[in-house]
Amino acid sequence: MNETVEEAELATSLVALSHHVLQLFSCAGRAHKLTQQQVELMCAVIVRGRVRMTDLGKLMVLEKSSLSNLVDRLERRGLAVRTRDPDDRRATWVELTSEGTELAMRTHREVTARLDGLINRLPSKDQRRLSAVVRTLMAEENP
Amino acid sequence: MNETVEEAELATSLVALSHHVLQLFSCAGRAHKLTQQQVELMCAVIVRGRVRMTDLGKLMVLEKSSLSNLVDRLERRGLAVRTRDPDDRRATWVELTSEGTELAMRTHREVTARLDGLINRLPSKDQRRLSAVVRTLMAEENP
DNA sequence: CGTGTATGGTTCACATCATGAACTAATTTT
DNA sequence: AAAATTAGTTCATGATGTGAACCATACACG
Repeated sequence: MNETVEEAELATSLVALSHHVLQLFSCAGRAHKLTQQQVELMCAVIVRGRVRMTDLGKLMVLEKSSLSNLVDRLERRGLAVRTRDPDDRRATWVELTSEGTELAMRTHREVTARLDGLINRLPSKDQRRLSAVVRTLMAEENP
Repeated sequence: MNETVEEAELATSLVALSHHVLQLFSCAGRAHKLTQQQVELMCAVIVRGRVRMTDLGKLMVLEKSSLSNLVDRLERRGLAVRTRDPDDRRATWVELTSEGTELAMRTHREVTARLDGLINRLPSKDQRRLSAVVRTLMAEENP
């Protein structure tokens, strides 16, 4: 069961596209001395308001210790804060400070703008198709 | 010029897909104690035979110092070697040792297999369409 | 020819990132 | 009440990414 040339080509360009997409986060952060991970975390938080550490870890596919350090660094820079959950006192929520929110909105806007710029190279029929296709590809991953 | 809901959804799932795709490299490497970057580098080299540092840097979007360190670590593990170019004595080529080649083939096979597995969730008509679409999206990036 | 400039890499210092192991504290199970 | 699970932190370690300073080779051109 060998891979066809078409599969190989598609695979290669999918990898290239993936890099390109994720690089948008680094680029958006560079001007503010934020790393890709920091931008991704802040974007993930801002669209949700506040997020539990565990959920954020699953979302970003990070060990809890990695995430803890990541949040540490953002907290040290005054961009995020931790809050204890009164109902489950083991749990902590991550949210953004006002400065963090400001920055997150800016970078989030920049990323989505570039992403939309990319998407809009396609005629809208292809956009809808791509949308369905990507959903199919990701269907079994996030239950 | 606001983004539509459809654009936002597509953007989000594109990011998720990108993560998923690149995670394949980490996964393929884990069993051999190779990191994502190491697997990517080795895959990039093996499909080309040998690569100049500068080209590899452009390919992986890395500063030359980052790349130099990355190659250092692979060389230390006996997986890659540097060769001076006799025609341009400033230039160095990176290639894989036999052990490196062995490992690279294995991980490359694993990544492409999973990628193909992903791709084959789509009917072949959609595969061809996706192929064209991804090429369109990446058209202006690599001249 | 020689002098300047561009190119290709390395080295270094520094901050970030990722992980596993060991640990604490709170919650749930039994 | 004891045991097991869950949520996070801390720590040590190695990998990653960057810019600056640096060296050597190649090239341009007066």
